[in-house]
Amino acid sequence: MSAPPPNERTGRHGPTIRDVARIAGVSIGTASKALNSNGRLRQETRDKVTTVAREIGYRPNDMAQSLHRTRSMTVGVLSTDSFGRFTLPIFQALEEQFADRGIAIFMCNATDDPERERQHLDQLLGKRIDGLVVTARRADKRPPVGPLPAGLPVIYVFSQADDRDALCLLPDDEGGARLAVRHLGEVGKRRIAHITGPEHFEAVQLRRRGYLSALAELGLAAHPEFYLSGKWTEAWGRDAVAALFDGKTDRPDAIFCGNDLIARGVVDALRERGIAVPGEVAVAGFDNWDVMTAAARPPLTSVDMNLSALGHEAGRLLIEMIGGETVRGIRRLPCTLVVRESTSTST
Amino acid sequence: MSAPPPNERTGRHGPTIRDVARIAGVSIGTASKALNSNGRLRQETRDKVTTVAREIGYRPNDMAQSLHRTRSMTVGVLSTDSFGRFTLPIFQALEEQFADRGIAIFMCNATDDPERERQHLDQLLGKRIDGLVVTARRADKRPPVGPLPAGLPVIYVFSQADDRDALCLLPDDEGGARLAVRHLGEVGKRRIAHITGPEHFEAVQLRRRGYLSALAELGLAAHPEFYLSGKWTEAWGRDAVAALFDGKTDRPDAIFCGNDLIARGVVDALRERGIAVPGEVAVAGFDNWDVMTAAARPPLTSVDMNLSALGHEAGRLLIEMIGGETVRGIRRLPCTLVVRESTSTST
DNA sequence: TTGAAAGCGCTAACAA
DNA sequence: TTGTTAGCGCTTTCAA
Repeated sequence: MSAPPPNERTGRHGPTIRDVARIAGVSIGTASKALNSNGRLRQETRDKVTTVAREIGYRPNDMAQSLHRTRSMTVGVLSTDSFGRFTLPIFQALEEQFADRGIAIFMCNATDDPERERQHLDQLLGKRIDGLVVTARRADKRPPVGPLPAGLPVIYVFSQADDRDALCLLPDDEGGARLAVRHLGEVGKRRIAHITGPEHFEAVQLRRRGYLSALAELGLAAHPEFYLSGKWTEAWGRDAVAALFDGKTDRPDAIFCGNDLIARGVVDALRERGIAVPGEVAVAGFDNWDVMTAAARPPLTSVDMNLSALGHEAGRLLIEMIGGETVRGIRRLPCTLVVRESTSTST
Repeated sequence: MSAPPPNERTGRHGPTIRDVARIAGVSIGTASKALNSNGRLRQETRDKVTTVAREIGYRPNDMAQSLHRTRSMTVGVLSTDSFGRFTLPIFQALEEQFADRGIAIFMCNATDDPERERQHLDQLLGKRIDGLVVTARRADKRPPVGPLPAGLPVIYVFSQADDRDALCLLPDDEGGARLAVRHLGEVGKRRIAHITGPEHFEAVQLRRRGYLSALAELGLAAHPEFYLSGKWTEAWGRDAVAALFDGKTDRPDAIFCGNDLIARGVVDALRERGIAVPGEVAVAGFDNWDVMTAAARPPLTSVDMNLSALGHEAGRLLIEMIGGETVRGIRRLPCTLVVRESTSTST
């Protein structure tokens, strides 16, 4: 039975390196070297210290460490418009990137409340974050966050700051739309309609532009009556089909939809009219939202914004900036087309 | 033109209280008192200090502060099964609770990877979090996280730890199911079926129990052939309707579904058979997932698990525990029924 | 090879 | 009313 270690008073934050040193019978400096595999130490001493550390459950206090380093090894993620379907995969990928480098994430949410945003920012700055990620659900331009200390790396993901020096990462909506429409052309469709969401969304405008440019590429005419802007809902998809088909002779043979909800409404409405998808009319969506693409009959071809990749890239860039690089401007990452039965029976 | 302040070397983490003191021409102690509205100080001095602090953009370093306090004013949220539809509202509410008290959240994600979980935990403990929230997508029992320093408050939300001393917060699935079935009885239905998900989910078992007990309450018989367990998908909902209705004379007049996806499949299948909802068959879902309840035709009556409330309560409890209270055991929070047209034409 | 001590930025106790 | 100082837990010279 060994005597209990003398005076084992541990610090308020758990055992400290001082405790380790005392119990191991070495100086604090020695303990530090041993624990950080630094300096020259006898192997024996090293072992003794690490053993003691393990035994008493010592874990270095990051806050104390950060006081020395110029890094806190934390970043903030500030969502200005809650968390949703879109920000989630982005966050997931971000998290992975940072976790791999031992960087912890402070997560904040300021749902369209500038006051709350200010509070969160204050808190984050108090924590001495090394970088900041700003996310939003919509790609609308927003005023830059701030004021921020000069030199703090900031990246806007799935969101745009009204500041030309800001770094913004966005999906290439236009390119994505082009992919989908091109594909519709390639499966032989010539009369391609576009049913989409509210025009005040930048994404709607960009996707429309992609739609038009792809039509041009394909040498197809853009019928103005084949472009319908409405809501982001299934109901709108159904209504639009009614407008496009009921009592019309001039019908489209393909529909590119602004999102998957609309696309689902569209295939439902077509099925109810006995119009074969994709035989008579092919349908493509946008977002590649599994719940929708899978449940639709037939499963939906859809444009994937590769939000994971977006998140990864955001993490990578922020880490670069923290390392001292200067990055700025708007970057758009490519989308991918995922082909399913709604455009191609050969699946 | 005033002379530049002498030797304005600021610390590596930005201006320090020492800078403030020097520029304001007072001692550090005085500056501290002024900035924290502590002790007795001349109003003049107080003002001078705060002015300087504002001017040079001084912001106290939380990490340095935490070294003194016994609290770090941070908590960790560890999601053991990614983030999804269910954990999101919970997190949102948690965030609100903590933000109000100036507590920052470290967000981690260890998707079913024990190794990663261990890493994250290590990191969080290094950051000296004051408390820990563990979330999961499924309510399956999981081994308790750990090892953790004694006395660290932990709460499992939407997840259960295999440890009787753990505090777990869950929705009352059984009660929720009872609400729905009772309601179906109240609108005059007598032959109530239950189409639900895989039986290995505890939620499936609990909801079934609620279904059965409500039937008993209503004095209705439980037809074994009216209980169908399958997948959590729309397709299963449709298939189950086929099984229940096609070529059968012994049909139900109401269906309580294990989730909204199934319910949506059910109403779609019924509509395709020309069976009126809710006239001939009423349908209720579970989850109250807006995307589904709204898009279904007719809109779905559904059980809401009140995940926001769950998150709020989790935050409240964890804060209590941080304050020294001891809370343990499994707590189930009530669900709410949201009535829509799939069960009641009177909406 | 090890120990002592200064200092990261801050607070709080004690002196002046 | 203000200044001085001893830590919080850690790393990093510099001495021994």
